[in-house]
Order: sequence, then structure tokens, then C-alpha cells
Amino acid sequence: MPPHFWRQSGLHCRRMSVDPIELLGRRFVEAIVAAFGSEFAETDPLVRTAQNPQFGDFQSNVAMGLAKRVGRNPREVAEAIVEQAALNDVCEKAEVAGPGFINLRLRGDALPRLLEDLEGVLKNSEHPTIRSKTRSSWASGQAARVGVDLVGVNIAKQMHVGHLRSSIIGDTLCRVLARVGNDVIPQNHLGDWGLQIAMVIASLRRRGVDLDRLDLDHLEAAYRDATLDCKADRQALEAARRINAGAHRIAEWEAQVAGAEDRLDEAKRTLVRLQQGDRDIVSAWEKITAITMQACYEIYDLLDLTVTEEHNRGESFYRERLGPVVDEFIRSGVAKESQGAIVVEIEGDETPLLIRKSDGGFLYATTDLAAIRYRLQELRAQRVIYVVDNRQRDHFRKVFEAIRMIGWDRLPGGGRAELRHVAFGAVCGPDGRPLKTRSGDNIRLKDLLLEAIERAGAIVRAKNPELPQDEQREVARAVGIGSVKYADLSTHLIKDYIFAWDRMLAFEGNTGAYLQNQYVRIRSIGRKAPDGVRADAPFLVSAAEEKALALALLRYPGTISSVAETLEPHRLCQYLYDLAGAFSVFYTQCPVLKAETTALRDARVRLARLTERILGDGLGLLGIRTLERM
RNA sequence: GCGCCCGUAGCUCAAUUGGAUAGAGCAUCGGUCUUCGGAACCGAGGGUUGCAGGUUCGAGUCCUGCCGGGCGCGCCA
Repeated sequence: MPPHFWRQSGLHCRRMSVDPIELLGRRFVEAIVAAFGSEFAETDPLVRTAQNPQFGDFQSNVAMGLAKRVGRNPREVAEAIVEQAALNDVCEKAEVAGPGFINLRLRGDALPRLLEDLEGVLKNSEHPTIRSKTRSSWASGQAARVGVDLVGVNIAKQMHVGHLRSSIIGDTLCRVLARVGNDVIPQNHLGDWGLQIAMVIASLRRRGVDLDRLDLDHLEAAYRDATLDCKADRQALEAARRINAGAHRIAEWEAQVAGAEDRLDEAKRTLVRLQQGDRDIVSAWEKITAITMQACYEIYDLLDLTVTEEHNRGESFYRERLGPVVDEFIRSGVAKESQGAIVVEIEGDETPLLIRKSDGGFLYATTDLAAIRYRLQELRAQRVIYVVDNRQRDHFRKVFEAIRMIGWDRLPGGGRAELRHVAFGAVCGPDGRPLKTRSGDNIRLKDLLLEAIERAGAIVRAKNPELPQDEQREVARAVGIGSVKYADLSTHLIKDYIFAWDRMLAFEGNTGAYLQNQYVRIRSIGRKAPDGVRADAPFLVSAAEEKALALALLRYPGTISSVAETLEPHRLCQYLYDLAGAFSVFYTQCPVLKAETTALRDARVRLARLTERILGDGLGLLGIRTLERM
């Protein structure tokens, strides 16, 4: 799929665009075709916001690259494009600068028009929920169905920091993709099947634990015990024998190993019974699944995730599909037998992808292949996204390559589905090492989130003690969770980031709390606006601060589509921070409610309301709550 | 040993997909202001973009080789 797939249909259509970059881009493509011929119709016009206001509002960098292809010097090419471009209705005269930059300045009357259109688009677009059939009216690309793999909890275990990023990032990507018109299908790939689970069930049954009275804490303890019980320390036994550690010591290790092997056998027998549908075992499995998921749903709720129970597609879901997957890999000749196992050899990789063990068992790669097949062939997704940490990069490269080799990514209309691993870095403590408790355990997600809310609450109480208690709680939750999310989303996904409470809860700088507060400030203008303010008063854009704010507002649709395309949420964060900054400058320089004339007042109120709308919408896409007061 | 990811101001991070003079926030110093929510705004100092080559009109970004840090590498998930 070409990199601009998600944008291309919008680029050539005739409808009026609210995005000046898209609008100008179309005019440039037309000019390029007029100047150099139709074979250049697919040229990316490279229209960008100007880097420096002294150059104008927008610029195109297309001439330098085009110069080589048409065999003329860049400035000549730029002049030729400017000559052909129909820009009079929106721009002042275009200027060629430097090696061939084309600088553009919007006409004074163009901004009000564009703002009207932008406001119209926002008014007409409901907030489409995930899987909603409604298309937002700024859908930039051809609507596609997208499967998003996210969260990924394990049965019998608490959610911990390791699930934080996949949940937050995955949730935001779902919202953004739905916003630009995709049919998004979240998929929560639960670790709910296999030997690990059987070990827990066997262990609980052996100890006679009453599953109806079990909570997740005890269940997790049972998980740890079961894992230890089954882990035979053969190396220790060998070592004890080698150094002749004494009969007593050796006998101890022998007993440990023998015990572990018994437990493991028991677990394997339990797994067989589970797989065969044994009523008691299946009932136990259902109970521990319910206990775990109930706790998970509480956390989803705390995080305001859009994923729900209906998006659960765990390993158990695929259990009947694993055999056929391997069979087809063998039949198609893509997989072959190697040392008793079934493997797919990946070109350029030393180690193959293992899809069936020599004992006949399946592996997690098998489940991933089955899951991708399901998403492509049964859900009919054209795009499958995995929001999983960076350590699994090699794994997904191999799995995707295996899918490509067997051809399951072929689309009915020709072409191939896009399989994409959205890899993210680790959450680190102040020492720069992955975040752990002092004893080296994973930090529970619930503890972390509750601490965020508590810390935010303390700040709110200190800064705004007059706020009623229930509102303080609401603010604490919105700010605490919002800060954690924003800290996670606002840096480049691939990098590790350092988790620091004081920085992420700061009310200054590029933080969630700062944006939430800017939203509240803008909101209070709208609240205080007198009744006489006309909601449809003409936009007036004359002051430099007004113009800067208007230009920032107009960048919103383009920002959203670039996030949908690159799957990089930090672009949206950076945008919202820029927007909030542009508003702050406007607000300090341009009186709104105290403007000199009512026309100016009404125009500025409208501008403020539009800013409020976009800031609120953007925060919503990040899954961050907005407030009336804080 | 092989492979992947990261290295940008004292600290935490950006840089419009190869564009013009590498930008923000914290911290430091200075300024604005009879608060439309000051939880604000403006300004200053601070850089050999880990190092060395290469590609071209142009490189933080692309290619090669080093250095440093992190993480993976058949029958766990």
C-alpha cells in the first residue's frame, strides 16, 4: 500500500477543503500538470506550513525535487508552477525564494471563509464511537476496516505497568482511526488458554480452593505458586551432583525435580481435560477468567477505554483454528518439518518461525497467525495494527512475513492488506530502568492509577479549595488519569520514557493538566458571554494573534489525518499544545468580552468557542476528559 | 556471535517524513500586568544533534563503519 493511501482520495476530489494545505496542494498539482504534463499528476505538492512567519503562511518545496525530473533548474521550475497556479482567490502573490521554495501568504478574506467551513464540519460531525457506522464528514481517506490489537491481559494475573502503553496508545489510535472514517474493530488478545492456565487450575484444585470465594489477589498468588511448583531446577541438581554437594543436598534437589515433574504432568493432564471440554475443568476456567476480567474491566473504566467485553478475542477463541492454520501452512509448502517441529523459514532470518512443537503443541506464533487470518478473512479487515511493545519486533516481522508468504493478506479487489506493528518503548523509573517496585515486582496498574488520582487530588485541593468535594473528586480523576495518558502519548512511541510524577502532573509545559486547564479557561469565556453575542457573527481576523490562532485551528483536520496515517499520537499532543499556546497569546493580547466593538467581541467569542471545540475534541481523541472548572 | 531499537541544551522531550537560522517545557536570570481563570504572557543565556566518513543544491533525518545504552535471538508467551 502506498504511503499516501489514506490521503490520496481526498487530494484529488473537488469538494471544498477546510484544510488549506490540502486545498493549496490540489491547486499546485493542477499547476504542475499544466506546466509539465499529466505524467506529473501523482506528484506530492509538498505544501507545508511555513517554518518561519517571515516567509509567509505556507510554503511548497516541490520545485527542488521536480527540477531533476524535468531537467531544469529549481528556480525556473518554481516560477513555472507559480505562473500556472490559480491561487488568487485564497493567496497573495506567491514568491519564489532561496533555491526554489515557493512562499504563500493567505489573503485576508480567506481565513474567515476557511474558519466558517471548519466550524461547519465540526458541527456536522457527531463523535463517532468505535464501530459506529457514521462517517465523519472530514473522512480524508477511503474508509477501511481496521483491526487493532491492544491491551492483551493475561488470565489469573493483575494488569500491571506493562499493559499501560498498549491500552492507552491502542485506545487513542482506535478513536483517531474511527474519527477519519475507518471502521475500527478493537481486538483484545487475552492470554486465556494453554499450559500456564492449566497449571493454575490444577494447583487450585489440588489445594481445594473454593473458586467462588477467590479474588484476584489470591488467584495471582496461586499463579505464582503454580509456576514455581512446576519449575524443575534441573541445573541446580546437575550442579549439586557435579560438585558432589553431599547426599542430603542432592536428595533435596532430586525431590524438588521429581515433585515439579509430577506437578507438570498433572497440569498437562488438566490441560487435556480442559481442551476436551471436561465440565469441572471448564467451569474452573470460566470462573478464574471471570475473576480476572472483572478486575480488568474496572481498570478499563478507570482509564475510560473504548474496548469492552465484546472485543475479547483471546487465545481460547482461536483454539479450534490452530490445527487448520498449521495444516494449510504445510499443504501450501510454506512450512516444513524440522527436527520434529513445523517451521516457516523466513528469508534473511537465521531462526525460522516455529508454528508447531515436536510434541504436537502449538505456540504463540500459531495463535498470532490464526488471529491475523481471522481478522483478515472473517472480519475482512484491510489493515491490522498491533500495539505491542518493541521487544516483539522480530516476532511480528516473522509472523507478518509468514502471512505474506501464504498469501492470506491478499485483498479481494487485488492488493495486499497492511499489517503493522506499532512498537513502543519501555516505561522507566527515575533511574532509567524499566519501572518496578522496590522488590523488583511489576507495579500494578490499578495502584499506579489510584496514585495518579490521589496526587492530582492533593494538587486540586491546594489550588482550588473552594471547589465542592464531589467536583474535586471528579477533577482529581480527570487530571490524574489525563496526566498519565498524556505523558505516555506525548513522546515518540518507540522511545522509552521516564515516568516522573511531578513532571507529568505539572500545570506548566506540555502536559495533560495544562491543556485541561486551558480548556477550562476558554470555556469560562463562553459561559460568561452575554446573551446578545451572535453565534454566527462574521469572523474577523486582523490582529497577528488572531491570525496565528486561526491558522493553528485550521491545522486540526490535517493533524488528525496525519496521526491516522503515521499512527503517531504525539503529533496530536504537540498540535494541541501549539494550539493552546496560540490561544494564550491571543487571549492576553486581544480582549474578548471587553473588545472595543460588539462585532469584534462576537467574532472573538466565536473564535474562542471554535478553539474550545477543537481542543475538547482533540483531548477526546486522546481519551482525556475535559472539565467545566478545575 | 547475529539481529533490532535508542543517542539532540544541565534535565525531560520536539523538529511538518530530505528543506531556509535545530525548537519547546522545566531549571537559571530578567521583564509585562489596576486578573475576560496569573494555573498567564514576553525576553535572555544555554548546541560540534555520540564520533568519523559518504550520498546531493541541502542531512538531526538516508548509507557505511565505529562508540555508548537498552532489548531480543526454535520447541515459554
